[in-house]
Amino acid sequence: MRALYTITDLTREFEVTTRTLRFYEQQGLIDPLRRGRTRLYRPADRTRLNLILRGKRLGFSLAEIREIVDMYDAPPGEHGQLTLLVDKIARKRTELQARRHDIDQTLAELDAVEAGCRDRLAKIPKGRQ
Amino acid sequence: MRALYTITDLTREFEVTTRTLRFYEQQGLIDPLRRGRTRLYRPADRTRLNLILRGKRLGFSLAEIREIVDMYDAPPGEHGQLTLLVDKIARKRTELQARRHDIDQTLAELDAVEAGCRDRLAKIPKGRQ
DNA sequence: CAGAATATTGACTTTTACGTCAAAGTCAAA
DNA sequence: TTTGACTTTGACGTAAAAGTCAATATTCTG
Repeated sequence: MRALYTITDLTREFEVTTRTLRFYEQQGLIDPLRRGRTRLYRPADRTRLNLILRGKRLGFSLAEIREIVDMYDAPPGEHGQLTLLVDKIARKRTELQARRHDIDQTLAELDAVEAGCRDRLAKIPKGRQ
Repeated sequence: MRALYTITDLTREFEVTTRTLRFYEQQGLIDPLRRGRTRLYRPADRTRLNLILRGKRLGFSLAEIREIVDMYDAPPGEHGQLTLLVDKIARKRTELQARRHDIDQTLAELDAVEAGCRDRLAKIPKGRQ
């Protein structure tokens, strides 16, 4: 695990463009170091990027992703804030479970479609195109 | 299960706007009957809409959703086409499994964050705000 | 230290997935 | 039959999430 990454290091590793990284920064999702004006990403920045891209794959908007990654930051010290965070987590969990259910349903349906295909394939005489 | 639905029936049931339904139709995702110019949706159209919205929840683009819902249509009769469809299904399955993995990871992390919160909460003296 | 490669900021453009009118047709009830 | 609710098409607008391009720095490398 290296100490610091340049912007192109990350674009190569995660297959995103520099524009994307700068856009995420502008949106307050990442905040790399600077050496002069040049961005330098720490392992923690890299981890955050990983979270962001995972959120994207799950179809969350950047605003929703911000909600999620903010939860990973140092938890607050105050009782009320902690309770709010726990509630937020509960809601996100429910949402994610619903999406997993969507996935499972889709997978089951694809299984059924595939079974149908295989049935038909089996009925096509061998040697026929 | 009713025979036919009007456009507003579906907007109410699925909480989408008429604009959305007409847009999906324009994109070739649904193709309701017409009585005169008025759209009439069959149960099959309703099912398709269900699939579309599930795809949206999973973060697929309409183009990707078209790919998926097209698989549910009557499977082709020709051997080559059937094989292609089976391959397509395999790819989608892999993709969906990857997303489920993303979800599971996120859920695990949320669990960890919540555990941290509960730890901290337990350490705050009772009666304190 | 010159030249190539890489970075930065800023402005403008694009794509997707609709939202928002506007104008006109349709149908059902009072 | 007119009023009002609903529908249709069409045109234009918009927000999110970048892509693209230009004009400058900066930085590495031989």
